[in-house]
Amino acid sequence: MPQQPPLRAGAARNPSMADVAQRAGVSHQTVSRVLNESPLVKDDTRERVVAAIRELGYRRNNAARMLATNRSGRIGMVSAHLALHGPSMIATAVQGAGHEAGYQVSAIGLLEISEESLRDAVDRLLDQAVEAIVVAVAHRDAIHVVRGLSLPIPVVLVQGVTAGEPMAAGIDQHAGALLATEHLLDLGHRSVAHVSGPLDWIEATQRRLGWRHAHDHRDLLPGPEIEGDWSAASGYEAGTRIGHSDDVTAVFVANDTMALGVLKALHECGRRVPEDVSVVGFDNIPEAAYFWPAITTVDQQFSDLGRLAVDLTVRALEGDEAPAATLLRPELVVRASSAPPPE
Amino acid sequence: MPQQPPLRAGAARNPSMADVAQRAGVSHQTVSRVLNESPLVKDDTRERVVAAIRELGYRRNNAARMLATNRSGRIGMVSAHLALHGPSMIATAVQGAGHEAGYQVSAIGLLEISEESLRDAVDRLLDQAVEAIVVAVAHRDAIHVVRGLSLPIPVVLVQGVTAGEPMAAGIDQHAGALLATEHLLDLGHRSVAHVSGPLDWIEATQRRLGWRHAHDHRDLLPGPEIEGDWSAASGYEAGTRIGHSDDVTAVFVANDTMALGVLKALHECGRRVPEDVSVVGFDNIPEAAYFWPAITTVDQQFSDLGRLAVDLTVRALEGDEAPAATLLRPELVVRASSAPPPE
DNA sequence: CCCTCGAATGTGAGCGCTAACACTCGTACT
DNA sequence: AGTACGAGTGTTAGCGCTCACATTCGAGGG
Repeated sequence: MPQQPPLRAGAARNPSMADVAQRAGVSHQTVSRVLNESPLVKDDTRERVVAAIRELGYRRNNAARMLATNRSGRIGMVSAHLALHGPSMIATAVQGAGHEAGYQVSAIGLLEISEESLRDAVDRLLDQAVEAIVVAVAHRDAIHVVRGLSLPIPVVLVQGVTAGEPMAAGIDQHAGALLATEHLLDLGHRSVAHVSGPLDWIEATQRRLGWRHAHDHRDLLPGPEIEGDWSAASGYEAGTRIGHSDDVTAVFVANDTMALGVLKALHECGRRVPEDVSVVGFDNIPEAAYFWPAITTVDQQFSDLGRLAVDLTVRALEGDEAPAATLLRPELVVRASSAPPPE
Repeated sequence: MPQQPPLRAGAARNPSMADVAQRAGVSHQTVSRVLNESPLVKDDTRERVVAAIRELGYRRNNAARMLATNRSGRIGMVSAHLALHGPSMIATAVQGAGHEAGYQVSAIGLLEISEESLRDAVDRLLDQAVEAIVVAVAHRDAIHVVRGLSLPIPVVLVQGVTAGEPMAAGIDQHAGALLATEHLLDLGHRSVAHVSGPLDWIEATQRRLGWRHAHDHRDLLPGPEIEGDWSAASGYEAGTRIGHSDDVTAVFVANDTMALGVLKALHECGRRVPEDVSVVGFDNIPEAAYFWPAITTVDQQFSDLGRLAVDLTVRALEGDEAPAATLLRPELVVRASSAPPPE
């Protein structure tokens, strides 16, 4: 009695290229050619193969393909603070752009920024054989760690980026802050206060710098400065302090969420916005127009950024020499929360 | 002259198990055993292998492993509307819980809900050889499509779930709405208006039902009902209409973002919150406490949900027969926007 | 009619891993 | 002393694909 071939216990195996080949009466290589859209296949052969594929419900085994080609078609992304508007928008945008470019995107969201967690995330991505890594973490330390990692694959930065930096794409935070502050100065304010983000975030320092420079350009002295942590709570606290100092007529808040807190605090201090105090935010979150009052803010094109980042990544994978950072320009959106100073 | 072995042009190959084995003076299988933590390896052998791994910077080739084991260690997730608080929180939570459980998570965010886009997403996930799929799309149609797909792998639902449903986990929306509405009725309101989410979202209908039932339980007639689309803009519009009808003293809004719009509209109509009108939201977004006034809302434990969903998925992968839906209970968070009716 | 050449297809090896089984010991039992 | 056994290790055969090369086939030129 002939011995049964050793079958893997349980489930019936998925059809393989060989199965398709047999059914179509061709070799497995021809099936491979069809799948890879080689022009060297006669039309009627191709049709028979395609039919066989459909009939068997064949699906190419990507693991085998990866093994043979030594490519994964996958890029990794590490992000953090996904509860915040910007980071989450960027993550979504990169993911989408990656798919559009034909890559699978593996995302890892850091719960905590530390050298260890970052290394761990990168490690997990390397385990997945990603061909490149997009780092969307704006924290100062994170960027240093990443820069010092010297990975065997391209690494692209998309947050906390400065002009000219290699392998990086970003939105020009400095320009955005300049826009916001100049808008207030143009309205006639002699000085603008600032509620910044946490200053270990590169973007927070860049926005802060833009705010200062706007004053410098006009030989004006910047108003008081309070460091927040992006949260509405910190904005509220900052707003309370601002509400108590009568000489502040304008505030540039580094994001809309903090601005929400600032608005609330100003209301509670009995200061009207924009009659007594003008407030400008940053991010243009979808709710910004429904703050009380609707808030003037700075809009960033995140989806463009995602596309840009993926573009850069793909170029790097194709051997292009480290292209320098491209910075997108944000835009000011004027709403009801900014007006000329009282009197 | 002996012929050179055919080397792949370009980059030096990554070290393989064979390289490690050679360096450690063992067979590749022993290396495999060490990597898989087999107890059948003597301690000093293991140490030599570990040392060799470190020295060579060896990293196991997952493609080869997948090919040999016919397992991917990857689960897929399809989500949608990631700009909204709930969906984005759930996506993050599932991702995190998946990692904790030792799985890689491939997420696809739908840009548009349609049978085609859903099929496409599932297709892409199957191409990645995911072992199971978590569907986090609360849209009615999406759920129908998914249910009708009959995939060869487990599918777990985490939104738009009803009690008792197999392979599903969720948060009890009906109970949350009941909580919110009863809170208002307890305060003495005779009837509560409702700004619902779009009614093709299961969760919107569930919240609406909870609101109705709360009235039914007390033989009261529910107040007027307006359908929104989760956005602050739609909330604003609804709020404007509510602000014009003097008999409404309480509103249950189906999410906090719309509630923000409602608040703004009520302010503009000159109706004070909570003195004239009480407002209760849903979601407890981080900004909720900084609305003007801070809003009473319903809190959902998304991270628990993520863990629950992954747990379910893993159980299904281990052959457990389709366990029924578990619903988590949301909690009411009382803040300043709800108070007894005027008089 | 043979030869050439390019288009179309087939063949075989090998990617790096795991599973199954074969083997070699030393130890414990008869 | 011989046998049995299990711990520790090695050997071999795939997993399903792509690559490089071999082969076949038909059309066109001498």
